[in-house]
Amino acid sequence: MTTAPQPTVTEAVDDYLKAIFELAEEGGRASTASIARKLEIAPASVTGMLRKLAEQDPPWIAYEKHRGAVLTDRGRQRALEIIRHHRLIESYLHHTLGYSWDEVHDEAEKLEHAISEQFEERIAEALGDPQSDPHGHPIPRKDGSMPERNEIGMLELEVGAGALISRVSDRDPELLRYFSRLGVRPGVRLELVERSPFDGPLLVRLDGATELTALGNKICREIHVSPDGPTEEP
Amino acid sequence: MTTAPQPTVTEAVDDYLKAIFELAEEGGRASTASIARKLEIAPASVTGMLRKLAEQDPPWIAYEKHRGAVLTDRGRQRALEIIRHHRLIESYLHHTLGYSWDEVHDEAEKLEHAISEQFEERIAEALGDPQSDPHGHPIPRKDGSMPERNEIGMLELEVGAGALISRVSDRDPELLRYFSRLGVRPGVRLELVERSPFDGPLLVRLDGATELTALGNKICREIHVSPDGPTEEP
DNA sequence: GCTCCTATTTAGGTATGCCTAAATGGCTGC
DNA sequence: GCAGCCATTTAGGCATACCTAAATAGGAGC
Ligand SMILES: [Mn+2]
Ligand SMILES: [Mn+2]
Ligand SMILES: [Mn+2]
Ligand SMILES: [Mn+2]
Repeated sequence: MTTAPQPTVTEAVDDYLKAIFELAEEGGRASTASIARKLEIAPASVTGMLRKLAEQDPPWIAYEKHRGAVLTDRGRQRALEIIRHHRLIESYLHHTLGYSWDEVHDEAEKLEHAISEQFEERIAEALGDPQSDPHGHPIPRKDGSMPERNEIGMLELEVGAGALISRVSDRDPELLRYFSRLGVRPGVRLELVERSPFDGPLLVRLDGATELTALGNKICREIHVSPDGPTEEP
Repeated sequence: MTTAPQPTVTEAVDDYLKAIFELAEEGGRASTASIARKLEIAPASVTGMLRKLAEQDPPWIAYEKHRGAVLTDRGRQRALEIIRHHRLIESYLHHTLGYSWDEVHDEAEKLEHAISEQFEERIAEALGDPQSDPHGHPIPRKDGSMPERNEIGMLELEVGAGALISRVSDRDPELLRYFSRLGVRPGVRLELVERSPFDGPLLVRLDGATELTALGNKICREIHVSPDGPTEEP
């Protein structure tokens, strides 16, 4: 079984598809402005590229003027492929080459475009087919499916509820080092003890510590948790 | 100590510098045509690029019309940096990720441009600072020096002489698989038993085998050996 | 010293992917 | 229902790195 005849996709195309996928995940269509912000390029440049992506023979996206972009099946497949690369590479750098979790993102951002399918296979195998990367982001499977999880934003957690930290944002290395100091990382248990008024900090007990930890409202937006499932009925 | 302010070098520039370095190693200046052949691009394109490389602020090469190119110190430094990347990556793929030696070159050709200095350091460390890659090519050190060796082309070996295979060409995977079948690889001892006339094959004894191995004249050009040093005087 | 031949360069063009500035159009508020 | 604002698109450019075809120049051979 040979691979599809994909006539070489550029790095730029891959970055657009990935950006559009991630924006869609965060809700709805990907607007020109949101893509421009994420890729740090001018909106006018995005318009031009969206037209091209939509006009490719099997199109990567559906695009209507003034209405933003949505990935086609092909576009989604490709985006997942690149995201799989990215997250496997992050995991490999962290677990095998001793990178700290705030160092992996930038390296992966470049390598995701450069590795072959063979490299992808080998590192996945070396890691034992991990389900998530060092920040807790789910790694798409080869078949394009995503490990599903029951996840909410930290801010949506109810006072008194317990949860497992499932993932944190990986964009800001500074923030990641702060999370490290606090002991905030995927897999850690927490209990929301108190929510300060006026969008103030959340007070949480991490991993059964005696001390409480205060998490500012803003950084809580960068944390997702899996709330404890309902205890099974008797 | 911060790294030099190198204002981003493109992949194409790196590939030209590497090609010029390798051509110079094989003897003399790098001509427009030889660079074009090596990079598989049109000679006219090479001319244009050579002009640019020579006109950069600190120039990468010295270039005179109709006389080919020579690397400046800066150009050589950069070429060695990329070659170090390439050969460390080949070694890592082979020793750590289970690639066979005919699979490493193409992967390394892309990755050499994508990895950071940190990645370079980590894999060098993981491998224990190797001196040569899976094909026996010497790996430039961080300081730009090259492990020196006493090496000649296989065809220059004298009948009756013994030698250690030091390196083989890594460009043709097919040839590498053939070498594997024959048992030709760096580190293997051989003795030149007979040289057939009219540029015929060389008959060698590999690693003290009873059978002789015939190596065609053409493929011998792709093998380098370290002849046995003179036995020390009494 | 001149003639060719060939390597090399010049001229002109293409694709990609970005930019700024100017035009436009969708929508919100009144 | 329209005024205006702001997101988006259009227009026009630029840099990089390739191409083909045509012009040229270096040097080998006579
Ligand atoms: Mn990227
Ligand atoms: Mn991540
Ligand atoms: Mn390369
Ligand atoms: Mn090699």
